[in-house]
Amino acid sequence: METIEVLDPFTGYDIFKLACPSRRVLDRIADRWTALVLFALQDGTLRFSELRRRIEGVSQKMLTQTLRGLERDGLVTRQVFATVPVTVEYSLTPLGASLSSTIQGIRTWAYTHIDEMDAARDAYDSGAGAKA
Amino acid sequence: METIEVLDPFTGYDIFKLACPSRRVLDRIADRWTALVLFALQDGTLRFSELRRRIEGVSQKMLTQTLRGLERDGLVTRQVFATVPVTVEYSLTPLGASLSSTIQGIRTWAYTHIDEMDAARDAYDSGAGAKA
DNA sequence: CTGTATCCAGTTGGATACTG
DNA sequence: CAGTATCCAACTGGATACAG
Repeated sequence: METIEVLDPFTGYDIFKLACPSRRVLDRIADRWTALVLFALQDGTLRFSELRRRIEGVSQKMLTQTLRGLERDGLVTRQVFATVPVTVEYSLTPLGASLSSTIQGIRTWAYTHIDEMDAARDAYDSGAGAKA
Repeated sequence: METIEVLDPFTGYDIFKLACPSRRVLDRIADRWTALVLFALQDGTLRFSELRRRIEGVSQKMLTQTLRGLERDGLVTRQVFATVPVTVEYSLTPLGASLSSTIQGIRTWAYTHIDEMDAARDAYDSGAGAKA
């Protein structure tokens, strides 16, 4: 029983190990809302309610939860203004901006390849897949 | 009650709408294993058991399920060889390879920025966060 | 070896109600 | 406005058993 090791030539990490930093980053982005929030803040600061309206489908709970997580990881800053009622503004930190532009590639990929994905899915569903 | 619209200047899509293609792509990648499988297959074809051993932590069920999804979307091909016992090989399609190299950026980002994320997290947890 | 099927615990996430 | 708290349904995903 040999162990497979795939070490990154530069960092020495093995991305496939549980302890690899990539896992933590992947886990952070791998939910329905995080990437969307990062994208939404790319164009600049937004208030809570603006984010909520812009990202179709987020519940208040999930938006709050997502923003807390991003804030915790230093990707987003939260600024409270003592107005009545209170105003809260969110923006990307430099770190958040760099991650955001990194995953921006996915967005571009989606636009250019979604037709192929859809076609493949249709073919699969009416062929090798469900033979119903 | 005005609606916020953020149309992509080139595609005319609004990424923040539920129907936007990006959502579907995001949803496909946004689980614990998909990205890892795509990465694992970047270096070439692998058998089921090789994938399983390489990706630390996947259960058989999840690996199968993830591979089926990838196959369905035309990102991975599955080849069965009638050996005894049976051999199954998985490889990336051109489409899968292009997505894989797109999200490769996340992996690189993780290696270069994980320290900042960890530091921010520690600071948050011992400060503004849990005041315990 | 490469699955499929089933059971079940744990997590996710929406709806709702309430607060400063 | 920007949350927090609670309840609960639905989904995720691991463990186990079995099959071609």
